[in-house]
Amino acid sequence: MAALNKVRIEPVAPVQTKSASVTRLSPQTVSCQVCDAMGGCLVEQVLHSHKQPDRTSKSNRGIKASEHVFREGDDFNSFCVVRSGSIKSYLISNDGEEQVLGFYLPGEVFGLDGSAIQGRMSSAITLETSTVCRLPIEDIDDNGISKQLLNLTASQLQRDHNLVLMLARKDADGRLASFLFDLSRRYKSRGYSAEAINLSMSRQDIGNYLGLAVETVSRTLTRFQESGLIKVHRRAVEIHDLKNLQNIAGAQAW
Amino acid sequence: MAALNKVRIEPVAPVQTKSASVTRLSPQTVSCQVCDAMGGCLVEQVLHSHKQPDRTSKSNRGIKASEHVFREGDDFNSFCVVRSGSIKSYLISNDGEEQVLGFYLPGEVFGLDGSAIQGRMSSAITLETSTVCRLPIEDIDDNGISKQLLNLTASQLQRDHNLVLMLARKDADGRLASFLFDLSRRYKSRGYSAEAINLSMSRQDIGNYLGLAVETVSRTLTRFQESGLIKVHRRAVEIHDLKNLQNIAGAQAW
DNA sequence: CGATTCGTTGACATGCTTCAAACTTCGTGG
DNA sequence: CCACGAAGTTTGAAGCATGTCAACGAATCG
Repeated sequence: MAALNKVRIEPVAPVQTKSASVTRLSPQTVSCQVCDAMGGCLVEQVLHSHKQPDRTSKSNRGIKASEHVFREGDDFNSFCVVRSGSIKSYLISNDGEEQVLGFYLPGEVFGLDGSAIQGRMSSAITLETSTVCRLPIEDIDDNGISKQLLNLTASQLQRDHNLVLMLARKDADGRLASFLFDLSRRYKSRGYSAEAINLSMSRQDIGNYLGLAVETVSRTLTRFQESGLIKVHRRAVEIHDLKNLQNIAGAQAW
Repeated sequence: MAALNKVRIEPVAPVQTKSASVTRLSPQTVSCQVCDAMGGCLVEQVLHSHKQPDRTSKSNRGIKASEHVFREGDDFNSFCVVRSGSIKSYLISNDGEEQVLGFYLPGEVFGLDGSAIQGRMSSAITLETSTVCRLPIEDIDDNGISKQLLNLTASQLQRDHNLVLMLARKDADGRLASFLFDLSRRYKSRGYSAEAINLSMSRQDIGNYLGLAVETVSRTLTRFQESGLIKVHRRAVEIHDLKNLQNIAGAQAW
């Protein structure tokens, strides 16, 4: 609970590199105030009303890059919050193919899909060195936080619906623009730069997530750069025309 | 609560038309035992422990075809269970386009996506004359049914993930086969025929749901018929080679 | 320093969309 | 009950966006 207290009190504000080059955003740490868990982080909610707060802080230690937070079929015993770094959520279809379901940034909640019987319904792996808070499921129905939980799952459903919208209705340009704009928006809402992004995932992962071939991802980004929309070099992306990017992104679910 | 009791006690077993022609599956009624809500219908759970059971039965009356159960932005005050008929869930993107998110059959739960602040995050409309059970949200955190709720949202997330998998990785054949196979499986699990389906949604809705043009849906179904896989006439579908249909469907999320 | 992974670019093939038109079914009012 | 119009479904032809195959350069790692 020493670690726990540090977590809750942590006054560290997001730091922005103001250099001309692309801002290095990861790995980094956020305070509980900017947590995804709608107004007053769920972590805090649970912690304040729970008797054994040390359980919550358990797996708070750093996780190396490309290590699993959990795997499909694992016991479903906790929700997770990204504290630093970034996470890829994915599943393996019954023909052995991977499908990326989403990426999670600091402050965002993941690992809500699972049941006591089936266990985890997806896997989660770090894209870089990361830290993660785990919230034991058992703590849930002790308290009156069902409504909070409902909000969390609702926002996860909204994420998924937005992905469905993209996959069903947008062309490659729309999907990439949408992807970048969404990342920008999410970083900005956490106090980071909206114009300088460092992608923590590979082109392969992006393509898989957006239902596009890697080559299409690469070509589209190149074309975006040629039109002055963005500047891209490997994982570093500068957004030069956010408004136009949004136009190309087109439809949103919210 | 007269209606309510009828609901709970209802001994009506699914009736199958055994004629050579395609089975007319809708509208029809199910008993609470076959409800989607994991082992012991959520309706019953709520009813047994609630003081004012009449509130739950409120909107139990039949709804005419093409009428809304709720709309995006409406107050998020209840979950819903299909009792008879069928429901289409959809959202309108900010450019005014519709995106179908799913179809719900008797016994299945829908309307889980919403929050107190944003309200409903999708709309639900009947595809035919239907009846629906509503479970007031307020009843939720009174009882210890948070875990049940978690299971419901998890299975909704799994549905969405399966849709994502289809949209991102399957061609038209795979999507249509997957769509038909899934419908067949769901009907069968409720005691209806797995081989004779009466589609309650239009080609337009199917195409929208699967991210395909109506023409592609029509052409693909015709081709399926020519290969002896199915027999299709308007909304009536007979599945002649379920196993092969599953092969074409390919990858599943579970 | 070599090997491997990752990203980019080009040429070609193709599955799906779009556009157009005809037919069928259904609802509505005469 | 029939007539008419609207909506739903099917089919054909053509264009195009994206996938596939292949090769190369760049960065990373042991």
